[in-house]
Amino acid sequence: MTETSSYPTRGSAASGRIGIGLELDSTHFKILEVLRENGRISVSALAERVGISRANAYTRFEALRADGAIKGFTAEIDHVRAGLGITALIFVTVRQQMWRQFRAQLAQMPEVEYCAITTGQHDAMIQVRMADVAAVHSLVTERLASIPAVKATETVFILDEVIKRPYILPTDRRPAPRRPAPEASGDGVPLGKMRFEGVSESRAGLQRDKG
Amino acid sequence: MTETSSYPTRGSAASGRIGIGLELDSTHFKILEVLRENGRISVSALAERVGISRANAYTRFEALRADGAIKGFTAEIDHVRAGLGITALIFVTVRQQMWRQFRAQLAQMPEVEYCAITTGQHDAMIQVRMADVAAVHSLVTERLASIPAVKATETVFILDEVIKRPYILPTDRRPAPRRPAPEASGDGVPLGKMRFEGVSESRAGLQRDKG
DNA sequence: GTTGAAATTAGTACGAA
DNA sequence: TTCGTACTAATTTCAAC
Repeated sequence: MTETSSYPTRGSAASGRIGIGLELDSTHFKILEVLRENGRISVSALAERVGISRANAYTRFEALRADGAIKGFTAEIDHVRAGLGITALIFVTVRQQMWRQFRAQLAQMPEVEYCAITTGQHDAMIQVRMADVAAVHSLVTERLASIPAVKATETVFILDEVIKRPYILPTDRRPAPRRPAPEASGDGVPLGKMRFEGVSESRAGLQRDKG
Repeated sequence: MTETSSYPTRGSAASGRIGIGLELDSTHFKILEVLRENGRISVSALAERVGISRANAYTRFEALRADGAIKGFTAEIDHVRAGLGITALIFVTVRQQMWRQFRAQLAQMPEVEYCAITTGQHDAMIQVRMADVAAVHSLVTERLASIPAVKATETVFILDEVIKRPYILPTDRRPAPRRPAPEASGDGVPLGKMRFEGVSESRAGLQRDKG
């Protein structure tokens, strides 16, 4: 298992050229689309579906792997069938200057499927999968709460996973493009100018004044 | 691509027997562990790594697929390299009795990687990947806000993805089991008795009463 | 559930366009 | 770069144990 975890310093453009790596053309994206749906497809069949020669498919396949655009291949496992039927989100407030410890402790917790550092009210969001709600309770109160770096937590349960598309691509286009194109690619909008949070409680008329 | 998306009515036990499906033994879990790390491994190599015969590996492999424990195989794609370097979480408050519409509209949005219905303050959490923050802004204010089912939204950006383990298993055990075993498997704890929110702090008002 | 052999397919290495 | 072919190695399938 070779891990390519060093990202380029900058990633800017939205089409093709990303940082220092490979320049992805439409054929690369086609390959990614196929492999995303069927990660075990043979390169021969892949070549056929994409419409290129086998040799070319092998070359591009290797290039995508070497570049890191494809990080690996995995089986999609049904969590319920595997015995982990309960999913919860835990929003964590982390004590400043204890991030390293927080990360280290998290790494020790295999039931954590996902952890992201976020802006906003909390500092991190953790997603866990467990056998039952009691196990979640136990994890939060006994293991998470005992980490000094954890100042506070807030847990919610996931009742249903409506959409789960592990690896989306910029080439995914929506089924029914009713409007021509919103032309919303202004690229100089600073974060400070955005009014996302608190949009709900003030009902800032943002979502059209029907309140 | 055969899809087995009908779950059994009940999923109870934590080890082995899940609902009506296949009974998973330790060998099945070993297979899942290998395939999770290398989804393109040959069944022969899989058999070798698990320590069973080829024929047995083929049988179990097929059984896991047929049962739905393995839903499919996918390539792990680097979002940054693919041109979707910005990740955001959008917490949505949905108008009651408009869930169907909400789901239908979401299905039309390919940039949505994940959407879950949750308990707690909001009704749903959406994760999106986009090229830049402006695109997120545009999505939230123009497309999400225009859905009548959406009453309010709150957006946060993901600054770093600390952990990303797509498919965890109950057999994952933590690296260093310092303590003997917390013995935390009380199974009759009702949800009402759980005090998750603000659990770790006396001044837990931090995250709630800021309105 | 296991082993071994045949048939098929996958992966590699070339030269040519 | 990409394609097409030939060559080698591996995998899958199928048989008997």
